[in-house]
Amino acid sequence: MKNTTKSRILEEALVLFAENGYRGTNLRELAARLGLSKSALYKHYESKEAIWNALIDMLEAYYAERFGSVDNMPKTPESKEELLSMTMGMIRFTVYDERIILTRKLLITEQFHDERIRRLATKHFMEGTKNIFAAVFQRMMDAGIAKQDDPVMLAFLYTAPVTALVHLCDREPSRHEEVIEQIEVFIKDFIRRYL
Amino acid sequence: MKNTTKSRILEEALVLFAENGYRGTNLRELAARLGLSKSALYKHYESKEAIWNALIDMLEAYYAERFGSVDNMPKTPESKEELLSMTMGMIRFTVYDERIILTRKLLITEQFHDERIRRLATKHFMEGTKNIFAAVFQRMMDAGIAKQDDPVMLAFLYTAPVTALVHLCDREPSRHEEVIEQIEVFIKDFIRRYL
DNA sequence: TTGACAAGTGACCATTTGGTCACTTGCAAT
DNA sequence: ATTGCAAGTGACCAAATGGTCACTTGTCAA
Repeated sequence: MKNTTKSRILEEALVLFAENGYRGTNLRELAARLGLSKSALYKHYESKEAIWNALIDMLEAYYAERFGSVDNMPKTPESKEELLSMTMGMIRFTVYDERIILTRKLLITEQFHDERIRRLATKHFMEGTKNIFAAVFQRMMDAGIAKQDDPVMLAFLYTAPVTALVHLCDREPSRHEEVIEQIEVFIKDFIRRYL
Repeated sequence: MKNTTKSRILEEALVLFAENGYRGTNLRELAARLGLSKSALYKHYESKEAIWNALIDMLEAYYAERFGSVDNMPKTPESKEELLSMTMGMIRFTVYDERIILTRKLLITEQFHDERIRRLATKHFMEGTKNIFAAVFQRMMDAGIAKQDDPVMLAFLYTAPVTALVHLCDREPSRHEEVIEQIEVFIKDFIRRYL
């Protein structure tokens, strides 16, 4: 991102809002972390709520880019092994990248307090990922790499357990490795059963 | 529950903590909802944190009873149809009961702010439910109702998608019926594929 | 009847927090 | 050099909030 004060505020706001929630975040600490005085924040955003809304704008843009267009879908795996390695690559990234972890925490903890967050959560944790993999499986079936089946149901059977384990990673960071192992076991099992 | 003031406080605290979070809850509103003055609360609990801790004690007791002992497991279904109807019964209850909805919301939104809540969340959303159904499937296999398979993996494949859909219900109450329909479709699909 | 005590009240306090404002500072354009 | 302005500061304000305390009330045992 641009290194302007305005965007630095959003980056730091993500950290605080994700860790302490909207109500648990106070502008003095946010300012202090940026080496600013609280009143400086008001030169860039007119209120705490405005910071919050701008942050959600940013997250919405990110998710639109990630889930919105067919172009940004993962390339179709050309074998079952490639589906495994591709998915594991995505998972490892998503589970270790600090910014993405914080984003998920924000979606989780604020989903009942903000309408736009609620929509993002559904898109990210359910429909979005499911649709992506429905398309992937459809292509794999067309290419004869996977058995014929209902691609949407298959995508759901694939993404729901993985998402559950990613949540587990967020909740219990100390079990990261063990859980990633579980994800790999699950995917191999899935491939054996369905593809 | 006993209708003492002390337990009424906890019941109302569950509502407020679940809807507004720990930090977003204030004792004046809690007291007002109970028709009490704020200082009366302090006759029963020594601080806001004490109310919080007592509430978690209550939830822990509830989950220990529900997931803790083999006795409280659902009775083993005697046919595949009975597995479907039993599960749907559980789901319908869990998805419509206001108190349970609030409890899930609390687990979800406060899981990163409190260690005991974090543990409860893992137990409730992952290990607990999984273990219950692992036992159910094991018994069904022993009874020859289900094909031989790894009961733990099967339980995971069963509970993770259902749990994801229950979360969706919590997030989008207006889609309740549609989502419950999805759960039923999923379970029928699951039974056809595995059992 | 009285004394003791749990339960409840309302006024009060200190702290936290979002927000405002008059003022300074550094830099870029003329 | 001067002017204009975005960026930043620190003091201040009002509201909200957790917590305390002296006082009242209703009930039950002796």
